[in-house]
Amino acid sequence: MSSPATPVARVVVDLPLPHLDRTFDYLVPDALTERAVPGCRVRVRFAGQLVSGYLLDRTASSDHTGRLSPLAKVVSSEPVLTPEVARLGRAVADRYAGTLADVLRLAIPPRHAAAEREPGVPVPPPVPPPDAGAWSAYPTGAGFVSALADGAGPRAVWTAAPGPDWPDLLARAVAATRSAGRGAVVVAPDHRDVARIDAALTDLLGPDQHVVLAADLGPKERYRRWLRVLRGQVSAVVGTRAAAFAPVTDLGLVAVWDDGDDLHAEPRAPYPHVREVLALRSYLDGTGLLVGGFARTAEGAALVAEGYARSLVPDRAVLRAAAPRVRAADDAPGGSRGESDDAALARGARLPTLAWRTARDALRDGPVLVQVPRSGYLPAVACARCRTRAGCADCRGPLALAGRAGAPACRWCGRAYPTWSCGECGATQVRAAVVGAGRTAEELGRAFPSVRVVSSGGSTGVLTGVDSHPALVVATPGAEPVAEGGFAAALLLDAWALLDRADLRAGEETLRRWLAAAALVRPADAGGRVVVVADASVPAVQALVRWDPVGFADRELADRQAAGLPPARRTAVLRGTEDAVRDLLGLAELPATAWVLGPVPVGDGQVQAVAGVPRRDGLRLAAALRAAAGVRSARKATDPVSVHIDPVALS
DNA sequence: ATCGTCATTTGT
DNA sequence: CAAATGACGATC
Repeated sequence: MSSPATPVARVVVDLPLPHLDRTFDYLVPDALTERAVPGCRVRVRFAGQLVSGYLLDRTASSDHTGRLSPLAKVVSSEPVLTPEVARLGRAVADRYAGTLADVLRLAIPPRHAAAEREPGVPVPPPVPPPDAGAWSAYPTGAGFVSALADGAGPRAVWTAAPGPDWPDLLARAVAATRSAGRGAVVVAPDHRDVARIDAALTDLLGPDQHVVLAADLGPKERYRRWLRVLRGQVSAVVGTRAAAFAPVTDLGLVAVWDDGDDLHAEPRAPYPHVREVLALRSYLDGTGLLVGGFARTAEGAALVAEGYARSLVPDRAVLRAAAPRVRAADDAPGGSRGESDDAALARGARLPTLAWRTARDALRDGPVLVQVPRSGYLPAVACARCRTRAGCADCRGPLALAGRAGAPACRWCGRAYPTWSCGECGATQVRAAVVGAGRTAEELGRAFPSVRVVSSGGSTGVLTGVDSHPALVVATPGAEPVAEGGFAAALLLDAWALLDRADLRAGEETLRRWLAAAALVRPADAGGRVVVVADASVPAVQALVRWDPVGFADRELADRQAAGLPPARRTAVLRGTEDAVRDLLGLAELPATAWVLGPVPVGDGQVQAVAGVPRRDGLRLAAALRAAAGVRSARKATDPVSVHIDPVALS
C-alpha cells in the first residue's frame, strides 16, 4: 500500500480566539485517508487538547516547517462544510471582524448521528417555469422572474404592493429559479412569515420541492432537513436567520423578506445581518438577489444607489388600487368647542375624533386593526413642550437620561447636557418618552361597548388570522394577524412612542411597522381606511400617507450620508471594560479615514466606543479591529471587547 | 494543556 | 564556556 497523494489535511479548528483564525495542517494517517474528505468534521490535538474542527481540504504538502500532528479522528465523512459555505463564512467573518469558527457555528447545525444514518429521500421532479402572476403588476417584475427562469442572477430591491400577495410572489421567484434547475434560499424574520411562504410554495409547487429550516424544530429534525439540503435532495429552502447559510447546491437565488426587521440581525458574534450575508452570497456565487418588504431600508436603498441591485416597485396605478386611504390625525384627543357626542366618546378612548369615527364606520364592514406599541423600549429624551427628539449638537446621536435623576447625555459620543434647550421651540425642559400600551385595549372596549375586542402580541400570545366579522383587533407591531378579506380599517396609535425610540432608525422602523399594518387593510376602493395618530409634518407620516417607502428610504439614505452614519459609512461599536476598549483602540491600526467617538460609559462597568470609516474602507476597518483583537487574545488578555460592525441599533 | 525557543543562570 | 533552568509564546 503506497501512501496517499494528499497526506496533509488543512483544518479549521473550532476555537473562538481571533489569533487562531486560520488553518492548521495535520497528517492524515493511512487508516483515515478514505474517510478524511474535504468538508468533514474532525477532531485534532491542538496545544495538548483534543478540539473539533473542519477539514477544509487535502493537499500534497505543508508550508509548516515543524512536525505535523496526526489527525486524531474523523467524526463523520459527511462533508458538512461545502466550499461555497467555507468561502461565504470567510467573507462574513472578514466583513464583521469575526472569526470563521464563529460564523461556522451559526452556519452548520450540531450533528445528530442518527439523522445522518437515515436513508435519503427521492429528489423531486423538475419544475416548469411559472407564469409571472402578480409580478406583472411590477413594470420590471416579469423580467426579473424570467431572468431567474433563464438561470441568470438578477438582483433587485423589491418594495411590495400592499396586500396578501407577497408570499406568492416569493414562491414564484423560487419556482422560476427551480425551473432553471437551480436552488433558492428565502429568509423571513419569524415563523409566521416562514409559514406563509411555506404555504405559498406548497400551493405553487406541492410539498416536496422545498424544505423549511427553523431553529425551533429540535436538533434531530433540524439536522435531518439540513442534510437533505446538503445532499442535494431538496434545493429550495425557506427559513429564519440561520437558513441564510443553507448549503444549497447550485444556488440561483437568495431572498430576504422584510429586511428591516431586527430579527434578521444575528445576536451572536460576529453579529451578521441576513441581508448582508445574502448580498455577499449573491456576489460570491453570482446568484440572484431579492431584498423585499413593504418598506425599504436605507441599506436596501444603498444597494440600488450603488447599482448593485435594481429597484423593483409596483406600477403607480396598481399601487393606488391596492393601497388603503391613509390619513393623519394629530395627537389631541376629541373635538374642541361645542363638543359633539362623537368627540366625547373619542375622548374617552383617548382617540382623535377622526380615528374614532373611522373605526366606528369601518366596524360595520369588518374587523379593525389597532396597532399599539410594545412596552419596554428605552426611553429617549424629547422636548417637554413640542416633543421634538433631543439630539446631540456634536454628533446628532440621541440623548437619554444617564441615571435616575442625571442630566441628559448623548448615547453615542457621551457629551453631557446639564442644561439643554430645544432647537425647535427653545423650551428647556425634557421628558422621557413614556410608553403606555396596556391600557389601550381596555379603553377601546369601553369606547365601543358592543364590539368584540381581541389582542395579539405582548402577554396574550400571537394570533395568525381573524375572520371577516367586525372586531377590534389590538396588536403590537409584528404580531398583527391577517384578516380574511382584509381589515376594514387600521388605527396606528401612539406614534410618538415609536418615533421617540433612542435609535438611529426610529423613523425607518416606525414607517416599516405602519406599512406592515396598513398593508393588511383592504384597498381604498373597497373602503379600506388607515388613520395614523401623529403629526402630519413628520416625514414618516407623510411617507405613509403617500405610500412612498422608496422616497422615504432615499431621503433616509441621504440623511445618513450627511450625518456620516451607516450604510453610508461603516461603523464598529466596541464594548468592554474601559481598559480593554482603550487597549484595543490603541493596538488597532485604523484606516486614516477613521473617526472614533468615545469611549463612553454604558453602565455595568462597561464602556462603548464607535469607530467609523467611509464604506469603501469597511474591510480595512474590520481587518484592523480583528488584527488588534488577535494581538490581545494572543497576549491572553482577559477582559474581552465585543466588536459589532454596523449594528442595527446604534445606541 | 504542552512543547519549543531563547535568554539567563549556574556550575565547572 | 557548556549545560541546566525558566519565562514566554505559539499552538500544525
